[in-house]
Amino acid sequence: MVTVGIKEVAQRAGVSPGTVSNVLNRPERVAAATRSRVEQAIRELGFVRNGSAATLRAGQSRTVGLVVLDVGNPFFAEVARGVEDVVSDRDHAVILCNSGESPEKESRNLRVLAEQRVRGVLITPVGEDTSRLQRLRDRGVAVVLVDHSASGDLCSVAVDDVAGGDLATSHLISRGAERLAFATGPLAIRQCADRRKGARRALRNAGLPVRSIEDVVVPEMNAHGGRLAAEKLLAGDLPEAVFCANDLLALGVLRTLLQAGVRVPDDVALIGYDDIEFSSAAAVPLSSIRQPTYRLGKIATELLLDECDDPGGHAHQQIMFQPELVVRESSR
Amino acid sequence: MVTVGIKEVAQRAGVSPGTVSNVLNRPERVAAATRSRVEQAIRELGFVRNGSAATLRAGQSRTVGLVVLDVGNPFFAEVARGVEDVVSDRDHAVILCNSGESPEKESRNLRVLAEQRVRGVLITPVGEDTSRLQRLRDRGVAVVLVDHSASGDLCSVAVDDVAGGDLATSHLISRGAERLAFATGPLAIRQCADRRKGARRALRNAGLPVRSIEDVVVPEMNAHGGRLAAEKLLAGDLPEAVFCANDLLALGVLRTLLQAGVRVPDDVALIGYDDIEFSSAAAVPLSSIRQPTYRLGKIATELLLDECDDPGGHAHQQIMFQPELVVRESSR
DNA sequence: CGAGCCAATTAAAACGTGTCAACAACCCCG
DNA sequence: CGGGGTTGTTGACACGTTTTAATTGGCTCG
Repeated sequence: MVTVGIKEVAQRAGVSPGTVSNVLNRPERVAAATRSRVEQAIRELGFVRNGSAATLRAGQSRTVGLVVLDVGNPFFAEVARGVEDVVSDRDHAVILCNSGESPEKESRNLRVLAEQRVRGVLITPVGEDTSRLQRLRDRGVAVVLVDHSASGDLCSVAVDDVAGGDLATSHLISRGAERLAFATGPLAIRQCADRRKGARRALRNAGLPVRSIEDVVVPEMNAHGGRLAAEKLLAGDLPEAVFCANDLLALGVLRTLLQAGVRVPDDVALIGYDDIEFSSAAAVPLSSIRQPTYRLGKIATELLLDECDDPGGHAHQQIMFQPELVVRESSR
Repeated sequence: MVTVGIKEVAQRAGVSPGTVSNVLNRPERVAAATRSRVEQAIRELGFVRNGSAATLRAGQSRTVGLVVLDVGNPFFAEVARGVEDVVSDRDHAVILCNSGESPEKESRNLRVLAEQRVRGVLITPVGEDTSRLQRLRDRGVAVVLVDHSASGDLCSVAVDDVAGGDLATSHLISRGAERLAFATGPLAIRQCADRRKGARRALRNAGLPVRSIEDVVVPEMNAHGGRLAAEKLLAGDLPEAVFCANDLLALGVLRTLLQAGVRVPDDVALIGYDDIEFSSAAAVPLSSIRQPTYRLGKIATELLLDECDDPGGHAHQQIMFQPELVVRESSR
């Protein structure tokens, strides 16, 4: 491994290392002739700037961290795409971390990111405890919450999950449903708790008792979790409508119900959440709550980089999008 | 931004910086009493090791790069999950890059990764040209190809796409189809070209002329591309069966055909590729070619880290998995 | 009691870049 | 021809860690 550094380049081009550095970072300050001489030397030697040295010197790197609950979930994959697009435009890189909904993994990830001296962190936090994030921020790392609203001292980009839960449930009620189920992941996950809250608000507004909706909690928010939830439902009296905390769950539920001979939406109406690409192509096209997923990632990243570029003049913003009801066959 | 370094910790614990470093990296070399004193100082000051400095000193970081064609594709999301799991076990981090099938973006990404002094790079290359990768490797960065086979001087983990194309097409032929279509992304993408090659092999083996299959090339390998492909098909004589180069295409095709009133599989049989989770939940459950996606990411990463840990004794391996036919409603 | 050894600790020298004050060369204009 | 301004270049230091060889002090054994 031959390590060609700025010095070798300088020597070859017959200039000082400082000039090479200038060519790299402020090309306008160096005369055209010298510049092209240096550039040629760079090409000939195959020189690549050592990012760690630059980071060490500068105190921060050209990377941002992205911590999501599950890359396998198309929702987060889409967020990641938004992040990656912006970051790559600005010549930065993304360090992707999966917390898998575990606070320990989240902590570990944050430590690694802090060690890497990332400029900022985009995170969908696992729990409600933002103290670790505060400490990060105090250490000079910008933090933007994604799909989770913050309380004034942090930036956040989120979608109103209570409104979404209300939207979904009101829709089911307007269709005549009076006995509902809410299939969800652990209620410790804020998204789940909020959507549930919205569902209950919808019930109250419709004059229905809160016990009209039954919570079906499963450990994982994916298709397998959906299967489990459906099995629980099938073991009792089937509700008239099921609201699922995300589309992955809903697809699992749908499939299991169909296999058991239940007709959707005639026997049971179904609605999911996130409106991932595949929901519209499902066996019974799935109603869902649409979120501006790609924009979530994009805007969060812009906020983050703006905060990085001007830490003083930056005012924390809490952006809240409104979700949108998409009605398809599964609840028509 | 207060930067608390190893020196402050040393001062507070009443030891030298070297000892603090030892506590961090070889705890067994330092006496229990001093160690705990240092550890306490670390906790009290909230010290986090500066990774860039460590990287600068060591010459390489504790990160690996992952360059994929599209994070939005569940196939790659699943690969990423496999990578992330292994890497995080070994206390490393992943830098995720999207090449979006563009050689320019790929180059840019590789430059960033080289600057970051990643230990290794996992990449699904856009084109066939591996010279850039060779240069990377010569510079001391381990390289493992993912979903792309290498030719001896590089590690690779791939799935036999020719066999997969053959499998899919033979299946359609065995069902009685004699006029086929192959919906695909740009044939410059190796996966597409190989699957096409497999399809043609199947035709030959069945004694059918090569012109029995019509290529329908679209620019993007996602649901939108699938819609385009289906529209092209609908504009002419419908084939008896369509083989799609991936499931996203197939889902787009399926949806568009159904909307146009075409019955699947009665009018047109359909098979996809990748067997992503959603294929089984589609309007008409999709036949597909299954690949060991998660294992692809996992094994590639293990190979990569092994190469990093023992660059001398490492023999390059080309691992090739065999794909598997999954028959569902869409081609039954 | 001293030589020799071991364990624990330290001081100092890298790693490769960015920055900044200082300097050189040149030009313009009085 | 000289003073002052401008443009381009330089040299040296700092960033925070790891590592190596050197040092200290305590202990054993002859």
